[in-house]
Amino acid sequence: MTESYDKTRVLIIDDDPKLCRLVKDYLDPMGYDVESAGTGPAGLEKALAGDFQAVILDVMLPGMDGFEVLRRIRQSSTVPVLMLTALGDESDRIVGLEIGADDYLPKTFSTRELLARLRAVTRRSNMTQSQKAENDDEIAIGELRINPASRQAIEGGQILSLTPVEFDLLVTLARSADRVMSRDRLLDEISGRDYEVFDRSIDVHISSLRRKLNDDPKNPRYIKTVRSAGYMLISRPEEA
Amino acid sequence: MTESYDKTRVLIIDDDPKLCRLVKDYLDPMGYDVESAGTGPAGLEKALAGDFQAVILDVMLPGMDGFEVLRRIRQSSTVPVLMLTALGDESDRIVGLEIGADDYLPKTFSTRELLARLRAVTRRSNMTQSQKAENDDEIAIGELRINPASRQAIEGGQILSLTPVEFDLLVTLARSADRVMSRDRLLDEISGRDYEVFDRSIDVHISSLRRKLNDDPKNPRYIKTVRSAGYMLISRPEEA
DNA sequence: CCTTTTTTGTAAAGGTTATGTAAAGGCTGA
DNA sequence: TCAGCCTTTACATAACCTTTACAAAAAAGG
Repeated sequence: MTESYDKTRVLIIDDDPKLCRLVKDYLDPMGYDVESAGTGPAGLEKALAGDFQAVILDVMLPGMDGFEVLRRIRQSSTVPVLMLTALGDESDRIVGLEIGADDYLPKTFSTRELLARLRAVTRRSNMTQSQKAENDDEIAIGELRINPASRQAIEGGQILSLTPVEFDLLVTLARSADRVMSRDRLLDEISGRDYEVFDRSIDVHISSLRRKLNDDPKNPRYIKTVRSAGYMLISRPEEA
Repeated sequence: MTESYDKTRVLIIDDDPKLCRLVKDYLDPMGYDVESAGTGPAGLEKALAGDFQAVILDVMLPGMDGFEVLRRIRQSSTVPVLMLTALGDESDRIVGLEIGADDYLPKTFSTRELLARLRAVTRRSNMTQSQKAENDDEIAIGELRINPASRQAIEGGQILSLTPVEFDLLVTLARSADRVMSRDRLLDEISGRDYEVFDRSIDVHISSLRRKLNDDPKNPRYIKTVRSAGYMLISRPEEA
C-alpha cells in the first residue's frame, strides 16, 4: 500500500492510457489518489471493490460501453460518476441510457474544470449523506445568539464578524451544546475533510473564534476544551 | 407501509425500464420515494391516484404519448410535471409549455440537473397560497421601494432603470430580506437555470445592481455579500 | 517533586479561494 | 443591421484557511 488512506480516491475508466496518465499526473499533486482502468469490466470491478469518492468514466469503451458500466455501478453503488463525452457529440447519445451520471465532462476539459467538477460532485454527495436538516431557527445560548438564515452571530449585543468556517464551527458546536465534539467530527462537519493527527486547523479556528467571543480558554464562558477529546460549547456558563 | 411520510414522492412515467430503474436507484438513497409506470394509461392512473410531489414524464410513450398524458393530468391535477424531451427538440418544448409542463429535462440529463430541477419544482409547489399568489404589493426597504406590479424600483426618489434580470434579482432578494440567498437559488429563481461551478453571472448582475443602487460592496446599505454563501438584502442598514 | 511526553494555544507565513468588475462575446427581437 | 441585454472571460484584490513553529499547560511516570 503506497498511498495514505485519507486522500480523495478517484477512479478513471478510459481505454486511452495517455488520458489516464494526464489525469493522474494532474490530480496526484493536488492530493488525489488516482487509479485507472482501461476496460469496462476492469473498471466496473474496481469501482465496486475499492471505495472511491468519484469515478470518471469514458462513454466510449471497447467491450462494454460507458453507459452499461454506469448502469451496473448504479445497481449497487451511489458513487458519484462523471461521464466523459465527446465534445458536442450529442446526437449519437443513446436516448434513455444516459442518466445516472452525476455530471458530464467534455473530453476537451481543462484541468481547472476537472478539478471544479470533481469537487462539486464530491461535495454534493457528502451533503446528501448527512441529509442537511436545514434548520434555520435561531439558536440562543447565554448571551449568544446565532442566526443561520442570515449567517449572523451576536454576542452581548455585538455582531461578530466571523469567517465562513468560524460560523459553521460555532453552529455545529451550538447544535450539540454541552456535548463534546471531536476534532474529527468538527472537521468533517465544516469542510468534509478527514482529520489527521497532525491537523491543527480546528484548534486554530477555535482560537480565533474564542478571541472574537472574548472567551478565555482557561476559564471559558462558551467554548471549553476537553483534553484529548475535543471541544464543547457550554450552554450555562458556570463559575469556577 | 414501507415508506416514511415525509419523503418527496416522485413518479416517473417511461416505457424504458432501465431508465426507470436508474432514476429510482439514484433518487432513493437521496431520500426520495420513487414509483414508476411503463405506459401512458398506467402512469396517468398513478399520477391521479397517489399523491406525488413531482412527475417525470417521457414525451415518447407507446400507446398514449406524453403530451396526451400531460393534458389529462392537467384536467384534474396541478402536480408539477417535468417533461423528458429528446435533445434540442424545441417544438416539443413549445407544445408542452402550452399544455402546462413545469420544466424540461433533455434526455441526456445528469443527476445534477435532475436534482436541481426536482428541488426547484417541488420548492415552487410547496409555497403556500399567499406566497404563490405572487404578492404584487409594494416592498419597502429603507429608501428603496419596489413595485412588482409595475416592475419599477425607486431609490431615494429616483426611478432606477433596471434590466429585467436585475429587477427580478432585486425582488427575489427583497422577498427574502435578511436571509442569505445562495447563487444557486438566485439563479434558479430568476432564470430557471441551474448553477454551475464557473457561473459568475449572478455576481455580475449584483455588481451592476449595486452600481445603480449606489451601493458599496464593502459597506453595503442594501446588498451584503455573505462570503461562501451568497448575497443578502439587509432591511435595516446598520452602521459600521 | 522533577522529568518526559502528550496535548493545546496561538502568531505568522504561505498558498488558495472567493469576490468585484471591466471588457468581450453572443443572443434576440425590432 | 443595430441596440440592449445576458453571460463568459479575465484579472486584480481581498479574505480566508491551513500549515508550521514554538511556547505553555497538562498528564504520565518515576
